[in-house]
Amino acid sequence: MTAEPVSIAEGVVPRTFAVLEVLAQSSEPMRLSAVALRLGLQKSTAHRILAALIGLGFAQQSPETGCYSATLKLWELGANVITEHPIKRAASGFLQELQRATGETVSLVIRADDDVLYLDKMISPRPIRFTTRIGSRVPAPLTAGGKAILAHASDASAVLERTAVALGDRRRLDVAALTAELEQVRERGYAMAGYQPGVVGFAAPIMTRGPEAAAAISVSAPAERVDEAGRREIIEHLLSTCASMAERVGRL
Amino acid sequence: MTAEPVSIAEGVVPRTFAVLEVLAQSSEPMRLSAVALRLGLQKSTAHRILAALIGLGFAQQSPETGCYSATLKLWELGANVITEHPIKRAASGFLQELQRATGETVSLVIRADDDVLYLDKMISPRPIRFTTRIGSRVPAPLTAGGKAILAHASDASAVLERTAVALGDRRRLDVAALTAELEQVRERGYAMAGYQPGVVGFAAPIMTRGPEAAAAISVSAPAERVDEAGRREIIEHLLSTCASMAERVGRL
DNA sequence: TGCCTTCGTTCCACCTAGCGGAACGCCGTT
DNA sequence: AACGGCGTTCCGCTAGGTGGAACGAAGGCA
Repeated sequence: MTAEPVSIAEGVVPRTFAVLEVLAQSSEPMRLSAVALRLGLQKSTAHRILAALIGLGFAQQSPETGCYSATLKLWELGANVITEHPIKRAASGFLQELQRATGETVSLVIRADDDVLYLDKMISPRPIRFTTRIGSRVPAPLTAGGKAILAHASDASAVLERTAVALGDRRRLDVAALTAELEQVRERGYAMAGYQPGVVGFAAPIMTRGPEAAAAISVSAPAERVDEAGRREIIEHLLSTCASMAERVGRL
Repeated sequence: MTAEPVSIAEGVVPRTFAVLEVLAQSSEPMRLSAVALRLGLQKSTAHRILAALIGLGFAQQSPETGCYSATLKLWELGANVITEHPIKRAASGFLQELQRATGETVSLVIRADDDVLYLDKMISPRPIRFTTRIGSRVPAPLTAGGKAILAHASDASAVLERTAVALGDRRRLDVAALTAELEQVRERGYAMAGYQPGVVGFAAPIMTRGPEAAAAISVSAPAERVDEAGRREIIEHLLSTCASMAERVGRL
């Protein structure tokens, strides 16, 4: 959790958003000096910004500890923009239906730069291995959903290259193998997750009119819970769901 | 959708957040002049602020129409603060279980000032009448969840008074009747929704240690779908769920 | 076709308001 | 008692926000 001071553009506005971001991402209330240190700000500057955020209702200060934290107002604001999102709106019914049909965890992702962004998720009532948080990002080539989208993206190879250098040595990305895999994905219509041990996952793109994929839906489950028949069943449900939803989105 | 200019505090920061709020709440991309008019800003000021928001990644401008809209970055930020929320975290499993048990729409609300704030919701796969958006606010006395919380709030009467004047003549609030109702709610342990025609709803508070209610869970359904036996079943599930969750939250 | 409105954008001089260093009062620990 | 770190406040300097004006482009109406 210790992080080096991050260089932030000057001016109140960028700094204010940086402070808000730090508060929002912190799992626990932060001290003033921690905020200042984290962003390389003067204590007085951080104090002024925090006071402004409190005045606007985006932050609060604990009376006893004096620590600062983000309020739910930021979430309220953000909830507005997601509810207006056409894909998210259209998907929720399909996701719920797919979750019921398969009994496993289903996710809706869209592409955001070189990442996939988890727009929605309905978790399985049965025990699960991993859970990615809604609103979080993961490099696209690392997920089934990302591969489903990249398989229909014109700049897929550039994404693979950039991601490879971004991940560096921590996790070597086999660009050649992934390029071949994307070709497979494009042919058979779905992608498979492979990098999380003990977890199987399948994803298919939402193909609206146009060659690009607007989003992807994925289904994931613990490996030992799905046999060969289960895999086929999941894939069948997944593909029909994505086809229905693509038709639905295309009609907007 | 037409609204009068809203008075906004001076200074970049409040104005920037006001612009962001306007963009986020707008269902469609906005013109520069619409933003400026809405907030009573000079066009140049609005333009400068919008440019800053674009630079920070919180807004985008459509290349063809020139219209401005909020990006998902705001939602990503907000998603961080909600996932850290202890009640929301603890509730999701219980909500899902309750939704399966009853088959109806379940919601999680907390109190925010004189409103209730919808933290989470799992909608019924069966047809439903109304749907309140996650992240939206409703005056507490108007909802079953709000009444469940107010029944255990020390300033309940003040909330009733303020809400009565806030709603004004549009919907007269019977403060005396509601006060009596809150007494009933406290005794029997759950509240009923009454103001939406054709919808029945039940809510119970999450009582952690301390006399106040931390949150409430509600179950709502179309009136014709639940008979007397169904009501009793829903209430039974609801109360046991809230009791389990209160114990869970209390152990944090 | 041509006038005219309205749009988004850019420019600029004024001066407000953000800036950071320093100092203050307040607890904890040593 | 002396100390270090905390949150907070003060203040002079000036960077940067401000709003009026002007500009070019894109429609709308006659």
